[in-house]
Amino acid sequence: MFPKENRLTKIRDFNLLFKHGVYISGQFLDLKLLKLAKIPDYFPKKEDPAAFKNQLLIGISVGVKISKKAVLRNKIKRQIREILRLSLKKNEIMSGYYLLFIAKKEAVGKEYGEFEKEIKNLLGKIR
RNA sequence: GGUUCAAAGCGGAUGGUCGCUUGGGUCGGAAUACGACCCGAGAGGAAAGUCCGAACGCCUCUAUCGGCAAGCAAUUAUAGACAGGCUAAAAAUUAAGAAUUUCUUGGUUUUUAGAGGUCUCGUUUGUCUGAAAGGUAAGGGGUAGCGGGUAAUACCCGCCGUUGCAUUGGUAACAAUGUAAAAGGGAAAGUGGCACAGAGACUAUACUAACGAGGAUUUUUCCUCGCCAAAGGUGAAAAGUGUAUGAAGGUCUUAUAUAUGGGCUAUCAUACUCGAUUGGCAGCAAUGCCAAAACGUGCCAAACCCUGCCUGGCGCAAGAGCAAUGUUUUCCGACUUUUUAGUCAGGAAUUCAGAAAGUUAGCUCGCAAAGAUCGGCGCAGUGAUGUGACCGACAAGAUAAAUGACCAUCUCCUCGUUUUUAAUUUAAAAACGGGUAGACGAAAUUCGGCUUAUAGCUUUGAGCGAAAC
RNA sequence: GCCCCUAUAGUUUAAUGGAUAAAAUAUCAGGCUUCGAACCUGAGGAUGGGAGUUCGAUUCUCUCUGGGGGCA
Repeated sequence: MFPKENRLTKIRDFNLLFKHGVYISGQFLDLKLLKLAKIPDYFPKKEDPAAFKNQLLIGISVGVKISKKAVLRNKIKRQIREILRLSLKKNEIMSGYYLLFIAKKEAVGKEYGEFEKEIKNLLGKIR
């Protein structure tokens, strides 16, 4: 589990991401991403623009359609979270982004190593 | 020893690195902000399904109950009871004055009497709390043998009856024993249904066939009347509990001069059987046993319904509080800009401020301690369960939602190879190597149940089975 | 999380507890046409799974599974 300040939780942020974000497709994971520096006009007025621009929020979405079983869905989420936590620790992800990882149906039963490769691949495509 | 079924129990352990949620402490800090460090806690037997029952919370009702107020009435009441106070009388005691074995005035106490008051019985209206003062009437919903346990109409235990299966007995109807199952009031209150087939499916009796008489006809056959309700086939179910024996009657029939014999049977009698009724006995009761006589009623209520009993509604996204943010619409105001325009006024758009309404999101509490709690032991009970000045255990609390990721070791399980033993297959043991906790499934206010899913292991019971030694 | 509704041919809808479960459309085959469409004729195809009540269940009851909806 990565720290609380890096979690994407607010509906406001999700709406921003879905309205203005970009979509990157992978083998069994999709990535929705939003570079905050590109949309300064839509920042909430209460927030400090400079601080807002430099945050890094990450969310994970595993829907019911992936699997009916809560156990499997939770396991996928935990694996992704652990990989992202280690990456954050090593400062491998640039700040100033909203990221949302969305699991596809093929993600059921994948190993830890495969998730690691897929996420590295997706993060590499950002630029 | 194997296998199947049922019931009960278990549902990996220890450690390392890096993290998350949460409680406490220390330090820094103005600080209950925040940060650092230390110590502790952190998914299940079903946490699941949401099928029942509760706790808890909010809402709603008033014809029942409670409080308060007002009115009316009071014919067990022209009554009874009563704390303190008031008035009068008497007695005792005390003080003052007059007088001297006494008198007057006042106080206190006790007793008696009286006036007045309160209560004892209702009723109407208003109002308030109130669902632990109430759940009655109607309506709606639920439930259903008896007894017990439980906070509980959930659920559990025991028993009774019913049904299925097996065995035994009996000519048979049926009975006894064992075992299993279940949502088990009422069909002897009413309504309704019982397809197809069949004469007929509940005030049935038509049809075919048989017999007798008459008529038509060469015969075959047909028609009418009588006799008769026995036989037939249909169907899940067939006419009234069924079985056996006997009597006399009816009908048909064989032989025969008749008597008589035989088949079927409405009816009657006797014995047994089933159900219901009444009486007696046993049992807490459901119910069982015995007896009697004037009893004989198809099935379906998981069809409508009737009877008894229970029941206000909604649910933690309940609900309480905080803050007034984002956004939409409308209204009003301001001024800058743009546009319309020759100019002014006016209109439209944009921006800012305010108000109202709607919508969406947020934070805190509810919500994490200990009680209808769980286990052991003793006692009571067939059991569910109850009980104890007995012993012990119990601090998860997230919210795009924590309890994790990656490893190491050990057992459990499993695959392969080799060796040894008994040896045809094969079985057991040991060693080595590989896979490695591998099934079902993760808290979301909290409990009690039910249902469903479940690799593997352990225990108990029942059945099957006769392979190997 | 809590509370509800629902399940019939590939799809959309019927069927009072009663015989072989009805219709439209879609699919397939044949006809018509030079070929296709339209049209005509015909065929196949279903009560979500499992129990129970009943002589008999799409229908009544229970349970599991799937689908859908509401609640701040």
